[in-house]
Amino acid sequence: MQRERIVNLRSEAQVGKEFWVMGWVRTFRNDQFIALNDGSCLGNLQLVIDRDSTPDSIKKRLTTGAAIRARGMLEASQGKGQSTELRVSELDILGDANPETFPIQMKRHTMEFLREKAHLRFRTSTFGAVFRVRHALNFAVHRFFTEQGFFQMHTPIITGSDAEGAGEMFQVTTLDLNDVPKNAEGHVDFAEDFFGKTANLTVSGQLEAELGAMALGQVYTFGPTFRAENSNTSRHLAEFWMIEPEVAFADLASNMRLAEDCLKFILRDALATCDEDLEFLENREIESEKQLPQDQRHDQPLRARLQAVVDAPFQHVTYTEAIDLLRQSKPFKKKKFKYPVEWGIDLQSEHERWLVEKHFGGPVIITDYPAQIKAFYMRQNDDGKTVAAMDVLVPGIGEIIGGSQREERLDRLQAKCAEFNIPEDHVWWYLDTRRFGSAIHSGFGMGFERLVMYVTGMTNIRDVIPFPRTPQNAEF
RNA sequence: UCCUCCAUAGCUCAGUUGGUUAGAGCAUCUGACUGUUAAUCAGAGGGUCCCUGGUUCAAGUCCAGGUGGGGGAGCCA
Repeated sequence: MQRERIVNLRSEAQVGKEFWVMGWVRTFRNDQFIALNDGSCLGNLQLVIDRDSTPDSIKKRLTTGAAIRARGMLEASQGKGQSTELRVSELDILGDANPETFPIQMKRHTMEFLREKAHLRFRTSTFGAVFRVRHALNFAVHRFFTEQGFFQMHTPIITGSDAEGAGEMFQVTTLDLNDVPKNAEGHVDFAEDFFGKTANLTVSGQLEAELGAMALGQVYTFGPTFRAENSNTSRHLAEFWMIEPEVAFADLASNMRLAEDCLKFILRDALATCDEDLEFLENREIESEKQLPQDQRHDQPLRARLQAVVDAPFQHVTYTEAIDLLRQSKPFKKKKFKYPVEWGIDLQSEHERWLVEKHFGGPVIITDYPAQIKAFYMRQNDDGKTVAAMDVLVPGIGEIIGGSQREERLDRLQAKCAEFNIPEDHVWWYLDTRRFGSAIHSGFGMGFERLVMYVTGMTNIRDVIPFPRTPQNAEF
């Protein structure tokens, strides 16, 4: 008989049939009840063993974390916590978990402790829920873009391009760092390196995605991205996953619609398919917020917040309007902002938070930023001062999406390269798209882990990726 | 990288103006009980008080440096 997953054994319809189940013991109570979890869902299956006929040698090994298999008849539960339970007729220990040394207990652990046990934290309800939701979100992303007629494009992980400009890069080399070849000037001779030139891990697939969009019409990337920034925050990783759609013949307005449709589709999908996990995460959030002062707690529970985002249109505001709003705000007048607010400066976290959490109270798209604080490839607006950029900000996370209409005019783009000190021979292939059949096009980047944080209510990005990579930490 | 807080039992934490044998809950072990829901009850074991140095008659407690971690900021997704 094949094993049945626990997710399929919780409905009364299966009662009266015999099943094999395999999983890991969460608790063993009363010499009789095993709470078994196999990862297929948040909930456990209660196994009922016969107290008298089960030998003590087996009972002693039914410790938290042990892997077991059991055969038995599914029955309607006599107890209150579950609808069904398995009356066990055969039981084997597959793998013991020494209770003296197994670190995961059937109690609340801190996230910090579990982070150091990242290889075992999957065994907890919280991380089981987070990673099931992560998968659902991942799948929803692919479904959204596929249904919209996009093609996924696998952009390179190792890149020879050094002009992406999105952040510090990790260098990739096969040179012996203890004995690097030197050229005549005494510099490292990268002609000797694997690719015959310097190479790095990608910081963005956008430039390559643009090349694809200018032929396939609409493409998206969904892959790992690497930034060697020395960022130590709850919102940054050195290795993270990013979704980057790129659409030909699309202006900024349709780019904004795409971003809004995309987010809403994904949230709607998660609400529909992950309710049990989201309910657990919602209660977890409520519990952990009990230690916070009232004004730092969410005023709505997790699922209601997500539903509200799905139901309401995103607010739009230009950068210039946002600056005006900020200058009229209470914290500005009372000089509560630490950083100045004036046209031309980049919005600081405190400003974004006021806009999104206090003023708009929901997702907001800020558009048309000053050219000098944005990337070289963004399309210059007619006012000559701003570019067709957009950032989608959400409460609690901040920027979850950043995008723009791309500069499609060769002369403007060349001028920008000069301004940003990007040698044209480094981006000749990128400029070629503007030389041959150039067309307006737009795209954006969405940080996948930030999306997972937003949906799960987790407050540290290290807890929504299995093995976080951060400065000074690459364990596991 | 900057600011700030923290480090005591397997886990979560308490530990008084520096003072004699460092505590609790949970977990673990032993026993009892037995339709339990993080079962309950009784008992037991368990400590390099992060590391190095300093002040002092005396340091878990004070000081300096280091390491690790949290929160915030910058950079960004």
